[in-house]
Amino acid sequence: MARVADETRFEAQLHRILKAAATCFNQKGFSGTSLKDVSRHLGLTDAALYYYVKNKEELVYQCYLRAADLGHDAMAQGINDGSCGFEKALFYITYHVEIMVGDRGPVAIMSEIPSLKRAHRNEILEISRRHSLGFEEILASGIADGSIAPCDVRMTGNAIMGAINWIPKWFHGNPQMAKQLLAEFPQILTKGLKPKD
Amino acid sequence: MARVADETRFEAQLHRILKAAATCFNQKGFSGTSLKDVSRHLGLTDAALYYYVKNKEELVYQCYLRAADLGHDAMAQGINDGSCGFEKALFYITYHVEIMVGDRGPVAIMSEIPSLKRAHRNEILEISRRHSLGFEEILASGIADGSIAPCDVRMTGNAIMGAINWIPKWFHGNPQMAKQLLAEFPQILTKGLKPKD
DNA sequence: CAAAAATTTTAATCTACATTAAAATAATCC
DNA sequence: GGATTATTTTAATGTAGATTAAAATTTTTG
Repeated sequence: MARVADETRFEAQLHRILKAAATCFNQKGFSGTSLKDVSRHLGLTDAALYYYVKNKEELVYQCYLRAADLGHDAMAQGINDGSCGFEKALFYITYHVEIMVGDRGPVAIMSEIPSLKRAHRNEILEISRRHSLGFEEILASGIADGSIAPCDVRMTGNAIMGAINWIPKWFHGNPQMAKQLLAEFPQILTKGLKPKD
Repeated sequence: MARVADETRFEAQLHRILKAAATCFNQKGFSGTSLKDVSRHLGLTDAALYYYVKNKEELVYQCYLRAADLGHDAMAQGINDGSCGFEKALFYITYHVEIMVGDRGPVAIMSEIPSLKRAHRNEILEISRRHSLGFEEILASGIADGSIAPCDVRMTGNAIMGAINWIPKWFHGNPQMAKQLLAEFPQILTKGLKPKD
């Protein structure tokens, strides 16, 4: 048997599938992408996908799970690397943008959460909620340490996350634009956070 | 014949349908909402919708057209009411948020542009592009008149528009939240625009 | 109130995918 | 290299939901 090697192979292929699916969903819209579209991206047949996911719903679920994971990684890194609240926020945003425009991406926009089955939907919503809360905590810590001006962390968090999550709507892979995005977006999003000392 | 009266009636009903559709799309996702879902919202039968739109694609198209119109109104108002670039931006954002959380809304998130037929897609994309450009011009005018600190208007515009367009993702009609949103969001989004005089 | 026009429903049809089972191919292991 | 397991394809099937035509109802008008 080829247990270990096969598992690696399997996981690698699943990973490629999820990236292809995210690309399709973001480019062609959810309703506009069939399983055939996704599989064609990889030189596969639509039926082959069923070896990796139970059905289309689970494909979406896994895409979202992957998106959430990447976001979580970015946040963990940001918290780790920043030395004050402001920096943590700045780093997190930078890493998150990096993921969205770099080759770890693309990240699927979560447009179809409502059509996930209950258990999956609840799980994704719970993860999203925790992610938002995590960012709000970063903001709160910045307010506490004086690196961020007092603000409504809920609203501010929603604003910044919205700007990030919207990126796939207008960024379509142009490398020039990717550079610019990375260089400027984090500054733009955090400029309003600074205390007016 | 009942020309004028009938046209009014027809248009009023179409309008209700578009609002119902936008509500469903935002709440249940696009693929999750059938024409029956939309019609049920109004106490109608799915087939009745075909008296108002040619097919589902056109329903989406009209929803997006309506969203674009509302956004355009907000921008025109903002430009008209503000006396400097910064104020124009602030007013526009305020009016746009007002639309999204008030009873003129909801506004459909444009998640399914790619699955529109070519002519409709191009039209919506063109309108969106003009809208973005319009906002960038507001920012540029603010930079010119000194009310806005120099910045990359393209990136900054994308950031702010993203934050606005994302609102339906987390705002689900709570009136308390609507008040808060209206009161705080415009300030949050424009805080980073101010020159540090 | 009766005729005409506008709106909605009932009852089918139609079709694009999603999904599945079985067969075929490719990879791995002893 | 032959056996075993993993992966993919071929070829059907199933189904939800969009769409349509004709009939029924409601609204308007003179």
